[in-house]
Amino acid sequence: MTAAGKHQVSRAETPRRGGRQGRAGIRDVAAAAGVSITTVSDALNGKGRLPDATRRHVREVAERLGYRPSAAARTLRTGKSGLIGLTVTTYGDEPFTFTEFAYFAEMARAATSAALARGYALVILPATSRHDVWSNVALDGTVVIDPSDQDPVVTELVRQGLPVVSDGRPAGTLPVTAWVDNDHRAAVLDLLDHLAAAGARRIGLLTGTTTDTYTRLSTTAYLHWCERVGQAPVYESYPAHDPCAGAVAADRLLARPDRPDAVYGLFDPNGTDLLAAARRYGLRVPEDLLLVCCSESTVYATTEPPITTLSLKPRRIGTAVVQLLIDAIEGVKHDGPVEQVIPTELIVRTSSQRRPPRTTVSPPRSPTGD
Amino acid sequence: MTAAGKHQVSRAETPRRGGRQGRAGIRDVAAAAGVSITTVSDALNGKGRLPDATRRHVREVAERLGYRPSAAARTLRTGKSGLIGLTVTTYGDEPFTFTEFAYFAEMARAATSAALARGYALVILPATSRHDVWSNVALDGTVVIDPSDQDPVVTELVRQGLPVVSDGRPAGTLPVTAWVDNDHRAAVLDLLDHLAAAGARRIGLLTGTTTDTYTRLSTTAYLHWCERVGQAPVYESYPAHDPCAGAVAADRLLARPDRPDAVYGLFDPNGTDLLAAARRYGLRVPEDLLLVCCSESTVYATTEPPITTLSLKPRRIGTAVVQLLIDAIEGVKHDGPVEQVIPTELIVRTSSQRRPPRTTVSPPRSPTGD
DNA sequence: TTGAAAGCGCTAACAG
DNA sequence: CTGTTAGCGCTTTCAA
Repeated sequence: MTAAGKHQVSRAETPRRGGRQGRAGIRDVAAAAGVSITTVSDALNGKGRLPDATRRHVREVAERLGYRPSAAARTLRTGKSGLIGLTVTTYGDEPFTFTEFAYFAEMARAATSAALARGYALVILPATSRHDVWSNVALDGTVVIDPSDQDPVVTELVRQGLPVVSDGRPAGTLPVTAWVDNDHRAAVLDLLDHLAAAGARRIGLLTGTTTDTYTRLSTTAYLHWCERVGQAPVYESYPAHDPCAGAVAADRLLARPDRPDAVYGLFDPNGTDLLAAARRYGLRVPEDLLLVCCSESTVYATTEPPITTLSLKPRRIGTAVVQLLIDAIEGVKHDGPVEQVIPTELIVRTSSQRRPPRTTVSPPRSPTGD
Repeated sequence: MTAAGKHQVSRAETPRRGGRQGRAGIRDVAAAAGVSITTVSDALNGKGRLPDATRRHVREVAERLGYRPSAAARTLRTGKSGLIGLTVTTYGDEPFTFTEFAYFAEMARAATSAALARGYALVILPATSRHDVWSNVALDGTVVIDPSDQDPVVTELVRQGLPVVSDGRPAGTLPVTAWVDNDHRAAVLDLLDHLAAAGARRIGLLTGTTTDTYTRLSTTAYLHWCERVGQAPVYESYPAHDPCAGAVAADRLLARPDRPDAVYGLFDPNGTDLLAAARRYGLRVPEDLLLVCCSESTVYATTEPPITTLSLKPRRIGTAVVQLLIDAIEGVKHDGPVEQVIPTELIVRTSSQRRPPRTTVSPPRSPTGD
């Protein structure tokens, strides 16, 4: 073969062997640019020590041919897919409880942003491991929201050697790579103190029947607090995945003979549920009943009255979880522990203040001043 | 080589060449089971005409070794990844507006379920095509929510020969494979008729400044309706991605000298925004002001008063979009058109009825009866 | 009925 | 500085 004809072989209009018509491959680019496929790869990936001219030329040709590298081939070769799994523990029949609470949506959004910013994409996966889908997608790692104790998905993933970071302190000895969580205990204690300071004498709790960490820690904190201040616990539980059940439970709580004069609701919809229940019983908020619920929803800023909420800062959690996971994937070593505690925020509004901050009546005004 | 030693070569404890320790490959299974890799592949994928005994044996060995087929290799070989992209047109800086409205979350959830049920997973992707991530993931097709006219992402995907199904009728000549949408025009006309029947004399509109199809069609329908009944249009627009702006616009609308006696808000938070604004102006709902907004949020069932909402049925849309897309991916032919119109639902509550359905005061009761 | 061999399209050693 | 070569792990003809 003559030197001149070095890569002329497949140049010209040779239309590729099997030639899936349409998409150009790396060899087409190489041929069209008159270089080897290595040079194309290097030029496009910013590797090697090519002269700028070559690099530019190759990029131009690739662009002109509409060349798109095959993600599958790259993944197979490099062992990295750039894909991160996202799983949410399911409560009902649905594969996940995305919408039930604004929390998940917010968290997922932040996680997606953070992943995208570092060149990764999120794949939404079901919480059940038997699903074929899990083995059909090449994952670099996984984010697990609220893993249950002995979670089979986590166990399997770890066995495969994949990094797993959980949102929510893993129960038991679940071997996650890292986790991010709030200090639920502290948050609840603070909040109860806040209610007590606002004049509450008997604080009730609206909680869940599920055994996830969040529910468990929050409820335990409540019981401890009651014990500490010598109040008899007053609470109602319901299956948190069922939105109707929340309203019923709220009603039950306010129907009790030992009716609380303040209530904390663990779940997002509890605010409106409790408000509606209070209305049915002719209870004024905050005069007769103080209200706080854990929620990320902005509607509570404009309810009548606005309701104090505890924010778990899902955005910060989503971001942190993804950073930790990608660090693990890319082998970044962490000095500190692989646990990260995100502070919560109590957003105090009218519903938990016996005396509203301002007693002066403001005229109709633009509400931007919040 | 003796017949007996046929595949003994790599059996024994030969630990694989490069041997990424831990994960077993198809050859390991073949060696351990004393068969060829072809047989393993066939046995595991239910192909070929193997005797049941062989099949069972191979599966057993694979299970014992904890064998997981490489998704990347399979994708490279078959050209199918089982991955579907999901993109949401962005309004602000965030990669997408997931949370802003319950609509997106609901739709995404339904889409995820539907995809999972057919063996596919959803990958969340940014709306901007320049993002590297797009070319880093092997997609079988993409769902695009609310594509803008001439959407570059869609154009590029179609050029690559990938099926694209959009939620929202594509504007202009966007060459999507199929689309699903509501009949926004009919929905708005119906809803305005409903308000007029409830006694509204001057209906106002809270709309957006964006030019997406939903906003445009709804606003146009409103203007047409006004023309038809001879009412002067009364509306305020604001950038829908900014939650604060909504409250301000609601306030502006009710502050007008030609104040409407009924309002339809195009976006999810408008209900609470308008309710708060009405309160500031001392307007009673529904006595002085009838209210309807387009929302999927359940909070409107328990606001004071409950607010009538227009549901776009995001679940049905999400499901339909995914079915259509997977059909296209798998080459299922459709007799009918590739357009699908999902009916909307007007959920009538107190806020749009001059006379509440029941004037009898119910005693405190379980709210399940809804 | 089962196995050998040929790649899918790419990247990473290693030559030249 | 650039090209040749050897696979990544699997599925799929095709031959035995």
